[in-house]
Amino acid sequence: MPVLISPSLDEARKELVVGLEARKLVVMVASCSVEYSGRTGSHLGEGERLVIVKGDGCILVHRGHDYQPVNWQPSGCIIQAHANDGTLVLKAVRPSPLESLTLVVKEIQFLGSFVLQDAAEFILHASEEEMQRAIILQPDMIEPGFKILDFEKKVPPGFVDVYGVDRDGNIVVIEIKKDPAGFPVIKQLLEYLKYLQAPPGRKLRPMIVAPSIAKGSQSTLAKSGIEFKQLTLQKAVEILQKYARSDQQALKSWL
Amino acid sequence: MPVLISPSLDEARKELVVGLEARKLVVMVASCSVEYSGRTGSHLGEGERLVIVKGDGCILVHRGHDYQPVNWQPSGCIIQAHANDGTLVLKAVRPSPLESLTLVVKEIQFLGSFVLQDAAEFILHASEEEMQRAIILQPDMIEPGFKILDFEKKVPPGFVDVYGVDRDGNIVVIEIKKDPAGFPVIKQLLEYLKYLQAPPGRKLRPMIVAPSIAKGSQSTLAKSGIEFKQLTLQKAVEILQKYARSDQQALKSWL
DNA sequence: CGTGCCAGGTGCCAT
DNA sequence: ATGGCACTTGGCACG
Repeated sequence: MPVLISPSLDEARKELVVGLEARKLVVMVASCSVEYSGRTGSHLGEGERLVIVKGDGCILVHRGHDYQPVNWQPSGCIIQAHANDGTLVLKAVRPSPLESLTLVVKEIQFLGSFVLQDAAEFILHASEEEMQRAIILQPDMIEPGFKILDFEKKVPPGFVDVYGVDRDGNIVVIEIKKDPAGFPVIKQLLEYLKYLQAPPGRKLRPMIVAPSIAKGSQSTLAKSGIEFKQLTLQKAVEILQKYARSDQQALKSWL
Repeated sequence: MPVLISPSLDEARKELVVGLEARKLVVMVASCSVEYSGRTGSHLGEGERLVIVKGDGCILVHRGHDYQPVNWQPSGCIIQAHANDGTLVLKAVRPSPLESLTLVVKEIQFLGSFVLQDAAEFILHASEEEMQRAIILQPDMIEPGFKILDFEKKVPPGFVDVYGVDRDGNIVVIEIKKDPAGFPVIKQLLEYLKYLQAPPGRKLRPMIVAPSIAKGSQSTLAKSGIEFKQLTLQKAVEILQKYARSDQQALKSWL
């Protein structure tokens, strides 16, 4: 866990190269300027920033504020460091799309390289997928007698989240949103409907399943003939937990 | 620029509190577990991570790989650090939407706090806006005789990027894309057309201005009656530079 | 405030 | 590679 305080540029370069070689995490606080060129381009004059280079070849340049990095390059880049005219030049090239990020480092306050022991699994609760799984596990939470025919059903403009039939044989077309459903969802669902039809004598019942409807879309929804069924993430998670044991089996039966 | 190597949790807590107080950038490499709860929720077991706390009240938890943080909280959070049962507990609460991120820190490899001197301006070249400005500054780059009537012209479904007239008095409706233009752009433009009409005896000329057309949309475009004019960001930037001096005046004349 | 829209969005998975 | 889409998307502009 080498840590350098106010190293010379050459000391820093050596440690950086060694760290990159070993695929370690390198953290640096340094005065630098940054150029980006690729899908678009950007320029950032000299100033002190936090620079992070990870073992998988991604790089982040953070300023003293803001959640987002001011410049970056995602994983899979080729990263080089070389001395040039009294500066340390860091280059991160992304092959596709071809993009390049260049840092010209003038002075380094701090440079450390770390190996992070981290085998833990990251679990994210609740998402659209979890809501979908809750519906699949317990279809009658939509309404009594509802049966599922398919999910992620392909139609030309995209995929129908859940596709099923009500107790009277009408086709129910469900679009799920984890956030309050707005105008775009209505459009999306209506688009899908163009490519679907109910059996003779039966209806198509488009339905949005979401925690709520966006305020401004209330009336549009009413006019559109689309039904709304409330489902919060909270409730979806409860259903999943209830079915936790049979969960995998129920999903498998669909594969 | 205090830097602590393998500090005790209490030493770290003190430095952290002082750093937060002074709105400094605090960087920490530590073994911790992370819980998030808010719009959804997540759990991450114990492991070594890079933790960044910025002066504006945002926090990032990075693992040894990936461009994205595994957990985070955007700017504007209330961040607290307190000792608890032999651990250091870091809490970041976001007021709206109400969300909370909790780190339980067991051991710290490194903690440093920094003041970043950084007054530079960040300049991002190119975006749809820059392409639009290039067209406004030099309309005949679209074609000789082209004149601009309006931009960001409101129509019910959204805004027309550039609205103008050709040398024959036909109305040109331009939709700009900085990326290869695909299916959605065509649909969007056709949608706008419904709410526009040309003067008697003149035509409506829908036109997409973009660096290229997405592969699969080539034929759809041909059938749609929409014209395509190539404009790369590169060229847009060149035009802007050429007109750099008169830039502001030209734009003002439209306001 | 909520709602809509853009982003160097990123990431995941499909054909 | 390209397309379609979710994301704790974040961010900004606007009613």
